Amino acid sequence: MTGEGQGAGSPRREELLEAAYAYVLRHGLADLSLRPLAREVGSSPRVLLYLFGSKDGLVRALLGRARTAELALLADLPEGDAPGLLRALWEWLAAPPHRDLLRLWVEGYGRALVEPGGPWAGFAEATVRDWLVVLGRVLPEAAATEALAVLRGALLDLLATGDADRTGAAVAAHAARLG
Amino acid sequence: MTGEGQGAGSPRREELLEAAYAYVLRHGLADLSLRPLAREVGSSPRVLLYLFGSKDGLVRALLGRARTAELALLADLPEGDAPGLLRALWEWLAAPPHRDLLRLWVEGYGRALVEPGGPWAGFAEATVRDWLVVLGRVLPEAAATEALAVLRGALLDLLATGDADRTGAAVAAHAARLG
DNA sequence: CCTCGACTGAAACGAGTGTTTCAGTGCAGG
DNA sequence: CCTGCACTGAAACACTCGTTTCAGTCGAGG
Repeated sequence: MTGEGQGAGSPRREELLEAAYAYVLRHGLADLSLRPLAREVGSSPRVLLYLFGSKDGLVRALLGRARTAELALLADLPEGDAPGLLRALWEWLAAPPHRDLLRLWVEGYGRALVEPGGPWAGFAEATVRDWLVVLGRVLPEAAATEALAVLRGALLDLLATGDADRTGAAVAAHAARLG
Repeated sequence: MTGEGQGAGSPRREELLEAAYAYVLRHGLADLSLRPLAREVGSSPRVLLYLFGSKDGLVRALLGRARTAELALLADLPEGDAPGLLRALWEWLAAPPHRDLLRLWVEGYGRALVEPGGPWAGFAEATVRDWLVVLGRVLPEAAATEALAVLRGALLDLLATGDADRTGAAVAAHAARLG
């Protein structure tokens, strides 16, 4: 009863959520508006509100959708030692098809920090925790925090500059030092 | 003539910019609106538009103001070796009075990535470059990129979790390894 | 057949948006 | 005194926003 609308698990809802997710990957969440979104996914503001309860409900659902994409990555990771894990994670982060998702991720992270209330609440903490759990399986806490910082920081650098060589080298250097 | 309004360097403009900057530090840039801002800084939308040309002009000016705060830090840094520099930078980043500025920074960074056009344009690249220049003075490029990543990543972690001990330890470990 | 519930279209509501128009202040230099 | 200039207040303009109201359509179950 947190206000997520009527059709809790309806097929039409899933369908529209997927279409809206694709839309948001391209356009960002910041100035998301119901009318243009509805037009592009072949629906109407009326229906989106009916299925998701409110715009905030929609945003929460979209953020949840983004998080499942992230959790899916973390779930089927190759078993191995710490350097291998780090390299695998970076390979995924640096892959061009994931740019949209990662940009969206940074946007949500930033908004969640600035506006602790609202639909973003908890998003930043949640991803930090998710990643620390994974890294914590092969590294002690301090090293896991540092490795996460390297990955996140290099990602920010990569998204801003596009310099895959320089950022990739930095992550590789850190990974090598863990061997 | 990039559309930054009439009173290019007028005293009233500087005054209002400073007040607006303080407002934005508290409220974020995302849903900045002229009328509430004007009310709080003792002015009117009419005047803000007159002095800054447009809302985008205002936002550009505010982002510029934030960047000067950052450049001021980078300018008067203690001379020394790489570990000392890293520790000094982290000390500044982790200081509670700077939280607001850093949250604003993350917000601007995220928006700049998602919306390459608009007033944010170039903000993300600019800060990466500023910091890399400073770190590049005491470290080779790969190590500078890695050190920047550690600082940025640890900052994101700190802003989300508030765990100064864990994030501080991670930065300290990296700094020690540079000695 | 009839009803029920899921779903949808059209239109309106009230509030808020950036921006413009017009009409002024008040103070400087000539 | 007068002209120009920096600046400002009030009000309007032309939207867009999330949301609501009302009136349906449609297929499945009794």
